[in-house]
Amino acid sequence: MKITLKDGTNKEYESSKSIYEIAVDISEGLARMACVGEVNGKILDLRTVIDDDCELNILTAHDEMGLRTLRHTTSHVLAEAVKRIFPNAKLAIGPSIDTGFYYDFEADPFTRDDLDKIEVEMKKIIKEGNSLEKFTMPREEAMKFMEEKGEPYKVELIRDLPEDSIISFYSQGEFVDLCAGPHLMSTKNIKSFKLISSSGAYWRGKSENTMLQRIYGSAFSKKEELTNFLEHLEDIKKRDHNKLGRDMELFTTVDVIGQGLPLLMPKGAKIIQTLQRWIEDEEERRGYVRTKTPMMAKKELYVISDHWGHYKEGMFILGNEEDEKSEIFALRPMTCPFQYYVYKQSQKSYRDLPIRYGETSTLFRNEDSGEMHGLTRIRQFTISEGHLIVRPDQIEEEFKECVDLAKYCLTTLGLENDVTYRMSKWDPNNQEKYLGTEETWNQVQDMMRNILNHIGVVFTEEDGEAAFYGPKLDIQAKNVYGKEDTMITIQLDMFLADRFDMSYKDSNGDKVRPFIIHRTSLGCYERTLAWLIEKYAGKFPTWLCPEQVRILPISEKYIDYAAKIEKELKSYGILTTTDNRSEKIGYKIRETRLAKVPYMLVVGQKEEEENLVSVRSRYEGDEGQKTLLQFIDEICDEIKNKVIRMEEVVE
RNA sequence: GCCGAUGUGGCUCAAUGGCAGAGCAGCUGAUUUGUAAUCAGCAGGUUAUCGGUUCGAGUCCGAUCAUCGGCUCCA
Repeated sequence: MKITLKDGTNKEYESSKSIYEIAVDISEGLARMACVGEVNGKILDLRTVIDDDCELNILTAHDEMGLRTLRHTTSHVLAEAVKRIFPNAKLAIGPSIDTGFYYDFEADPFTRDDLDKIEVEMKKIIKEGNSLEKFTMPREEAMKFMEEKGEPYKVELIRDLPEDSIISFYSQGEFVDLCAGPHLMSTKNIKSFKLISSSGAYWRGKSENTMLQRIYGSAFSKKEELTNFLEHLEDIKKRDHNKLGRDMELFTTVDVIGQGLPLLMPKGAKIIQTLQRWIEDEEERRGYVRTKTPMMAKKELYVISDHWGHYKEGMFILGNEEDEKSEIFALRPMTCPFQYYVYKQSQKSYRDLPIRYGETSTLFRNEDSGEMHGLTRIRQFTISEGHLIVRPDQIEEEFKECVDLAKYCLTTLGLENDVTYRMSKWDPNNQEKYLGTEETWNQVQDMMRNILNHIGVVFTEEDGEAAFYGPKLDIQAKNVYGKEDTMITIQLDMFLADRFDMSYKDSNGDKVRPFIIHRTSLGCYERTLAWLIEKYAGKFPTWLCPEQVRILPISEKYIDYAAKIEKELKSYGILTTTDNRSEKIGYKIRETRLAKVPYMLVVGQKEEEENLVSVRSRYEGDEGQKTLLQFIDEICDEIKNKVIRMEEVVE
């Protein structure tokens, strides 16, 4: 038979051979590193015997599937160790994930001590070096087999497979697990692993099911890689906005104010103000008009929009619902219907469209208590919200403009390469969650897909992520821990115009329904701030810094001169402070660096005589001496490119 | 909402059930300084909150609140 390898070379063998034997034939080194084989695109155990011509790629832990196999096998070792120490634990599932693997058990919660003990047992199992053997049996027999082993979750998993399935198992010594594979040949090939944490997790990810205990871990082919990974975990904690943002005094929380209600402190508030001014000005340039609508409304408004039907639990409701005479209000969880009534205030013609309403709107959502997190998941937040009322023939152009605005925002913040685009569709298997019919949904989703393809957006599609009134283009970003959040959203809505009886007169004088595009330009300001903190590790671009320049007089003699410079810089709109403490200059510089202030001006006698300042920046270290005017020019350039300052608007 | 961990001054942490402490930050003096920590002194606390056990609770028990790690949810 003829084996074609990845590099195009061929190997000929007289008789059939296992992938492992072929690996040994290629090189001992490769055989040692090999995790799994890819035969004509299929990932298979190294033990698999090949007896026909094929393309073969031998994968090591440096290949994604190889690493996944290594980690998956480690999860089996974890399961065996848990069963040895806690014989009553029931096995659920144990897949590999991007950062390692996990295994779910029905058991008492695991403590860190337990994890340490389990690790010791795992090392023992690895040392024993049992080989992983695959065997199969028919579905009925497999269910009986797992039933006898006392593994109800495994029985349930098998029951869900088709009746004529052949069920595969892997054993390592005494331990057997239901598994499709593939696996390493032996547990001794696991070189380096660590159990990271444990937590609760619902069986099959459904909150109505039993809560199981999940153990997370990771594994690598080399100890060094594991050490690097663990160091990386420590490093990203330093960028975590929830830690760094508090340390930098951007925001804080207070027990007695409540969960999900962070306080933006002066520096954090300044950054958000800068963002808001910039976005509002940019939207105006792009033809938006601003509204300012109430933060609460009567329940009836939300009944019309059907938010009451879908999200009542998530709203802050005022008034006594028990009392029929009482007026019921709710804090607004979104601004859509308010802006619709702005539209409805007068009869519109097709010539009036598109109309683009923008509002910097503060919203209130009563998130479940376990959901709140730093600045990314909170109960009161502010978004750059907007609704475009458009004719059918304007949908594509306006949608395109929304995407363009979103991209402009991301690019200006330096975040354009950190996002992915997701088309969020409805769930055809769960239609009661949505307004409208399958036909309309398919139609509008097709429309969105076409637009996206037409304007060249690279996107993925996902079922069940749509709003109840229409599909969304969600612009997603990952936080330092790899968790994904929606940063910007653009939504097509084909139902709410009808529910609110919105219309315009077309060229024939007929009353017709407009389309609505819901969108944000920067999304939620708090969440964006969190993202920026993590992206820049607190070292924001100068135009966003709440403190752009700090003046450091070398002694108290120069405080007056420092004040003069400060006044001068402030007159250009440069955010400037002066450090008038009597510490040594080295100490002040250290403080300024820790505060992540981008520019510091060290001032003393010499500079005053020659009108020179010593400029240092956190980026390049000592930048040497400049005249004050040179410095002002430079920093104004950096700021001006991004935002229009007030004095320029006046001009 | 569910599972778990945690909660001591602004921050980082200490204190066998037996006097709440240190370093940094802060303030006040002194020092007047040129690139990673000048010296001295002072102040700062109802140990998240409420209740219980005890002669005695930061420590043990219960409840509540908040924070964190996950799960679920996310218009």
